[in-house]
Amino acid sequence: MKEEFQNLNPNDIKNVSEQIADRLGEMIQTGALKPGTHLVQTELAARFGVSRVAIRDALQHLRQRGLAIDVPRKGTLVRPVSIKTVRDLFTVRQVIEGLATRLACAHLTEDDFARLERIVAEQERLVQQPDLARLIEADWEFHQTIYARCDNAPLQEMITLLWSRTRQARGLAQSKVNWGHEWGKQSVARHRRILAALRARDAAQAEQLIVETIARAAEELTQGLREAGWESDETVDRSAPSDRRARAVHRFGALQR
Amino acid sequence: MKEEFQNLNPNDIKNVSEQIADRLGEMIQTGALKPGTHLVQTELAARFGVSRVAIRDALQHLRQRGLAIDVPRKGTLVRPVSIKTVRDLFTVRQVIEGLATRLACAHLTEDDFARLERIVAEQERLVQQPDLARLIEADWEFHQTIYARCDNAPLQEMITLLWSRTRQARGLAQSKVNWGHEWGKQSVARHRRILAALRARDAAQAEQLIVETIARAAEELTQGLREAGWESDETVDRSAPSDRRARAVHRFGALQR
DNA sequence: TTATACTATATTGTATACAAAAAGTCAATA
DNA sequence: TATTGACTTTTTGTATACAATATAGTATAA
Repeated sequence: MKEEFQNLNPNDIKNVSEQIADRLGEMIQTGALKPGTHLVQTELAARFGVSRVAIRDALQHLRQRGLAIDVPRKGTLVRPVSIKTVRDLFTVRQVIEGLATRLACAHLTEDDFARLERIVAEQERLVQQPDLARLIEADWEFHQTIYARCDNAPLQEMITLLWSRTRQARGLAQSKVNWGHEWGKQSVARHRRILAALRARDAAQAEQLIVETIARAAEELTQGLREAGWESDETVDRSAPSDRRARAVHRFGALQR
Repeated sequence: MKEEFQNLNPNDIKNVSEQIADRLGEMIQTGALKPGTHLVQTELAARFGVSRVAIRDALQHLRQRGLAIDVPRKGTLVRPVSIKTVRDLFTVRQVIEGLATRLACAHLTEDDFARLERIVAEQERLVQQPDLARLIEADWEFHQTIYARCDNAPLQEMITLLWSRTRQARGLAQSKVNWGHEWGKQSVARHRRILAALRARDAAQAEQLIVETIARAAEELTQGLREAGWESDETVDRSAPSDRRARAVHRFGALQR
């Protein structure tokens, strides 16, 4: 953990805890905070210069965004990531975002199309001189613009959650290898076709394209993670019992082997 | 709010805050706590005989379960429900649970089938002398037994979240009208057919049946809510600005009209 | 040397106290 | 009568302090 801390703006609309959650969330999504890292309340409180209560709240926000998990009497960890989990995430994204696209298709306005057009144009520039962070952001904007019209709040909430975790995985691949170049190009090309399908109000076609895009993204990303050395079952041992004696046995058993 | 409080077991594995979250969650799901109710920390702390910190944590748990929402400088409210939201929820459930069923179909074991058989048999008894609470619980067990084999943790998490909110809506329909009788009968009959399809390892058929079941449940429930007087847009005014002066203008504007 | 009991330390869980913001109250005034 | 403004109360935000528990280390005995 570096020193991008401090400088919390108390005049912001958000609470201090939400601002901290934003910071930590970004660090998780960029890979600065590795999966499984123990987020120690006292340490974070000292670093941010706030009380533990504020940190506690911030950690809750992170859990709600799917970026951290709670281990009862242990504390809060940066959400572990495995290739298996990433595949599962994308499996869900296919049907969820496919549905959102289908629902949104009829409601998209001319303004939306114009906005989508602008985003795709920017992406086409970005793939030349790849600024992956901005490309990912533009990718989100493209999809988000569509999903915003699905007229289904619970659906949108889930998509937001799924993207949070997807970003975390992307950050991990990016931080170790030169992931994203191929994905960027293919992605933008598909966006053009999606936009065309939406303009034609062809919901089935748009859905089909979205599903394919997500499937391709999954392949690229899992490949990137593998290259980055993320073995398929890299995760945290969650089988360790919470009881003290039981854990001793657990450790003992492991040593016996 | 009644007096089903107190009697918190400190020896439980769970934290006090989780126990409180369970209690409050149940009250929300049975309709004892109405949507939009302001969950005042000091009041709850006094009633449960614990500190506000514990209540704060409990409220966070409720938010994570989708049963409460956070309004920045206002506090925490029992999640508002509208018929529109319920319809949206079920729309998502169709594709999500359809997917889970399809994925699970190949992995179900003989033990699972036996368990499903037992559950359906119990349900067939229950619809005779309708104990709706137990019937709903059995319904969850049936579906849960299937989804447990989908081998996709994120998917299961989402399903759990969707069911929490579904239960809240059911509780509201139940608390005001005699909702559930017709649903129970139809539901059990469909469960038989779903079980048969799963036994035949016919994933497409099983998925199709699940989707239909959810669609029917949505119709029954929204009808129940309507009969209970839940108008289609019953929700909480979230457009009110958080700034004091702005809110005064907001109120003023409303009076002007 | 290894297993066990004990102690010290680190960390989370819980309670209390104060600060800040919002909401309500009510009298003064145009 | 309606509106403003100051006062009071309620409620959340934040900080600090203490208690309970888990972890790690160390000494001791077999």
